[in-house]
Amino acid sequence: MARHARYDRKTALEKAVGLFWEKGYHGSSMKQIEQALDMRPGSIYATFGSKDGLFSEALAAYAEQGGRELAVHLKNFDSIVEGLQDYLRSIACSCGDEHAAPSRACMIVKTLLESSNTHPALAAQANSILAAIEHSIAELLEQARARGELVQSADSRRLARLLQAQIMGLRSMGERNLDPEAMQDLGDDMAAILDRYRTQH
Amino acid sequence: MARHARYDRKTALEKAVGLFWEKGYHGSSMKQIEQALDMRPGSIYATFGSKDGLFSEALAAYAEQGGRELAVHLKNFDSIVEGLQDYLRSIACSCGDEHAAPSRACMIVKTLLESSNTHPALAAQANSILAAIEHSIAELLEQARARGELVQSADSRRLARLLQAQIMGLRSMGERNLDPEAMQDLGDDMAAILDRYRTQH
DNA sequence: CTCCTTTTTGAACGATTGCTCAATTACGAC
DNA sequence: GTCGTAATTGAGCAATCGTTCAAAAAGGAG
Repeated sequence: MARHARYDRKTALEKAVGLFWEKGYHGSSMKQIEQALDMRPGSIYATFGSKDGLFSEALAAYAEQGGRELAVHLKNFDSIVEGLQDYLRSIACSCGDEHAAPSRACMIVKTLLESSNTHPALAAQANSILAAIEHSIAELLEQARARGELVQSADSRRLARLLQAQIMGLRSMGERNLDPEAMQDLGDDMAAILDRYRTQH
Repeated sequence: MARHARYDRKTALEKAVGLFWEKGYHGSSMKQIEQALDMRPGSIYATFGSKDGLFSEALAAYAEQGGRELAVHLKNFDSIVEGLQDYLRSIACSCGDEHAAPSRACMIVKTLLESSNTHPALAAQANSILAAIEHSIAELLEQARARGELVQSADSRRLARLLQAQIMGLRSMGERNLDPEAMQDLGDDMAAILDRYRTQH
């Protein structure tokens, strides 16, 4: 063995997530990345291979963290549906804080829209992440239906897509900097959409 | 008078809309713009001032065209609410065609997400366009409420934001390349959300 | 035709892009 | 201490970025 690695891969990735989430792929230059990670180009390329590679890992890390956040929210509720409704409301609420997160919008959606016609590899990755999220939401809803929270006629996969579209719309609206009150109303209205599919009104 | 202008400003703008809508601001280089407009840099700068200026005009042109499309849809329906519902379904349907438009997603939302933390001027323009759209939807809904299409308790401005978020989510989902059938279901489900606020049954 | 005006052209600018690699530095083994 | 290995550095690469401007081209007026 010889010299220690000065940089922790995980914390470097977190900083990369912060920058890329805020400014996007094309909006983040290597010079800004060097500054954000406090690493020189050689170290960055030795560790992550390329800007593309770094972004790809950052996107994956972001998605994993997002999944954990949803899971935490659900643990606080006996009812799955109520957990999902609270999740929507909490997104709406967090969009009130100005600079709480690097961006109010979802990094995955930002990446999808930015790269869909310019960077096929990134678009494919964003797409597969969104498909995975859709699938896990569908599983949650199917579980909720089995528990009797949802009406039997509810199509869990179809409802999952509706729910995912709500999240996309909600978080994109967050970038508009509306009144916190308006955002909260929006979160409530989206949560209310789920009531349509519940057994007890 | 002397030499004629070889380029028509309006058709040049249409071509610019096509490129920028597809690839975004950072994703469209001046070289690509020159090719798309069939203009040399000098002419472009003489006509539009800068890449920023061209993008700004293209975004405004896109928004205007989008407004006209909504107006056309509404003309086909006696009921405002049914017109809006059909508008949602038609968006979902047009996301089925692969290369009908430069992009399935909305150029205004793409611009907002891309520029919110990198290009304040563009973000402000996208924001004001979205505010204007929200306002005109709210006026439509208020009109619908006055006509008795919507329940008296409906808050038209709040409902307008819910509707706008639906459109954002729907068109962003379009970039995912789902089955046309899934997109159509999504459009139907979003249209059904409006039923909650209608008077009859 | 000859002027005069206006538009178009494209070579070329300085700045920035993502990226490389030889030199330097820092640590563990001995 | 000396040596060997691995990580870090940063000057600098070729390419591309958005942009400029003097020169060329194209029409109308006389």
